[in-house]
Amino acid sequence: MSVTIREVAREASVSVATVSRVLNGKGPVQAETARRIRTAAKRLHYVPHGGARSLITRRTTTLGVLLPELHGEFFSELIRGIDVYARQKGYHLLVSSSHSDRAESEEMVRAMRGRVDGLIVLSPDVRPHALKANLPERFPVVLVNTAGGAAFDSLTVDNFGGAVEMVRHMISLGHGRIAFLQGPSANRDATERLRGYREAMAEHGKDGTMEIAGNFREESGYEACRRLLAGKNRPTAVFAANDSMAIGLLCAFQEKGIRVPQDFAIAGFDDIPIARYVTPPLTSVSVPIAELGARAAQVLIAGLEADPVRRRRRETLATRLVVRSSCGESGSRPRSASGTAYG
Amino acid sequence: MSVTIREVAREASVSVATVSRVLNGKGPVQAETARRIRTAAKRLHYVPHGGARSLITRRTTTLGVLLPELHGEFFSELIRGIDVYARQKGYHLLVSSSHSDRAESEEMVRAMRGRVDGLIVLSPDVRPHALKANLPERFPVVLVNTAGGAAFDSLTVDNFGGAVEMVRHMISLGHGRIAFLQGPSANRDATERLRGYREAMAEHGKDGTMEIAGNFREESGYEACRRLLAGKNRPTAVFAANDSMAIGLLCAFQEKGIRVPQDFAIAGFDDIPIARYVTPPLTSVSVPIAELGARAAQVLIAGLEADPVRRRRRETLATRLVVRSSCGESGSRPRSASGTAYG
DNA sequence: CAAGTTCGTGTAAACGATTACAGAGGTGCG
DNA sequence: CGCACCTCTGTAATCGTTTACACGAACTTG
Repeated sequence: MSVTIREVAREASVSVATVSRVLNGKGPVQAETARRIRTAAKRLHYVPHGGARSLITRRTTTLGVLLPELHGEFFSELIRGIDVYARQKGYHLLVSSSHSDRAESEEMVRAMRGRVDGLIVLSPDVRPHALKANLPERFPVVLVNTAGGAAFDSLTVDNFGGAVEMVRHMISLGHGRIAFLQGPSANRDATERLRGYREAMAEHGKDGTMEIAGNFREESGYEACRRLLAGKNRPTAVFAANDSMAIGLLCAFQEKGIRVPQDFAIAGFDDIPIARYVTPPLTSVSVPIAELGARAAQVLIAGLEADPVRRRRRETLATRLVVRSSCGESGSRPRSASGTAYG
Repeated sequence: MSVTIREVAREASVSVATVSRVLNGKGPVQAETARRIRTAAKRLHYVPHGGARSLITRRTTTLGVLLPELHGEFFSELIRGIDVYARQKGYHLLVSSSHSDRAESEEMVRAMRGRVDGLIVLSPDVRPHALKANLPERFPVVLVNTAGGAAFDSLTVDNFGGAVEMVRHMISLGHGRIAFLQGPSANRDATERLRGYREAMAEHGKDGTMEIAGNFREESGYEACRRLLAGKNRPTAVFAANDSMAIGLLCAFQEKGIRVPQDFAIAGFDDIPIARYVTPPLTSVSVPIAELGARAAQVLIAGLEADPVRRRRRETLATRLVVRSSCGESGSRPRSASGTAYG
């Protein structure tokens, strides 16, 4: 069936050991012999059997990536960041996505181990405790945006800080009553952004916060419109936990003839590419997603190749406030500018 | 280090053969023995070594997915579709994305083989010829949205048909001079949509087509505005090869005070989630991306497990015209409706 | 009760690579 | 010349599974 190292050896009239040495660049081999082996391998389209190799080397050169049900930009950017770095270092990616419950996620952890050298885990469903139980001693894991305990390396985006900064920005523009449109309560990004909102509001003595349920989808932003306009002490601004919801809301406002930002200011979170192309351009918080992925891969691979008993790393990546015109103040700015970044 | 089948066998006081039989559900084993083995395996957190297993069974239960540089919705939806189906069938996914040139893609084909049982390939860079040369005889491959020749199974979205349908729709609304905003010329989806546009225009005797270069990004839609408004025989409508560009263009129009659809009609392609939440809601062509992925996985797995010399499959998945208000006619429709679908 | 069948289990041979070890041949040096 | 020491290559053990085959025990059947 598939061509093995033995056939290459026969073709080049040498032993399998020599073929292996040439192909892995180890040990001294005569130039002429090496050349003969290489052409034989090429002619036969030889590719080493990954399984056989990993059996003896005890390495798979593969990273596992465990993701929850994710949509759109975030998912693709993250994988892209991971993939680019991993490939550059010669690693493959075994991806498992769309997990919606704990049992499924924990099952995948088991299924993946024995096929990968390390794991990048995003699923908020996976309990660190269960991870430890299902993995061999000192199996390298990097937790991303996941509450992790001290057992593993972990990477986080500064959702809290970004939210604080955004609220401060809105307050500085004169908004007093700022509502918050929440993400899913099980999502850590969402809860951290909420925490930041509360913190910044409290810090300015605004304790009358208004929090509306949402689920990160456009439609829940659209539906939040009704509740925002109800009641007598109507807010003047709303901070959505992500851009998708902000855009859904923007749409609802536009239908009702409510002008943004004059009648109502809107801010989002994530700075998805489309944020600058809605009308008005959306003020948001930029999250370095691809960088997050690349960094995760980097930390994991470093952990793989280095001293296994080193200290656990815990990093937070900064977000960046991107001011456009949906919150007012900079509405006349030309579109071609990507917004002003501070922080 | 890692716990092997031998240790499980010792723990349960049986031979490795019996452990293997129990864990794979093959061969007759006494109920009591099986129970003892299962608890031993659980207690030791035993997981079989994938490499060793694939060495003897000659299967990896892993599918390779080769993707070009993709962004946003398309990427995540596709992977989701593939992953859900594959996992359900017990397969893992080895993903390699973000390939921008031919050499890189073809290198990955080589790197993947020997680690996967079959390949799903989207990269337009990979020449079927090179695929054949780099893969073993009768290696299962499914080409998705890729010009493939008869050598492999292939799946396509009916980009051509969708574009034809959209242009007909626009013409039926009374638009005469319809411009087309192109995607990248190397992208097959883009060229098929262009071909559909030309076909439908010709079929109505409109040979004065107007084609503007673009690259699928929002920004190129934004920039197309200038060229659309220049010249004296200005079009009354524009069909963008994807939604992102349509939205960029919409934004540019809004800034210039051009009303959509009254002054200028816009249509897109893809029906990304946000399309219904821009103002006005975007008329588009819905593409069943997740279904495309799932179907690709299905065809590949079928090919893996079935008679290896069966006929090559070639399928086209239908698109669906989604009428909203950016082309006029149905502007007063309530937002909650997702648009009218025909086709 | 002998012979065949079935059941439950163990023994050992694969699978395809890497690599420790050994050996052959050549070279340098005392 | 003899010994040590390179350089190059081959032999064979090894990794952790699966599975063909063998074997004993228990059971069926004529």
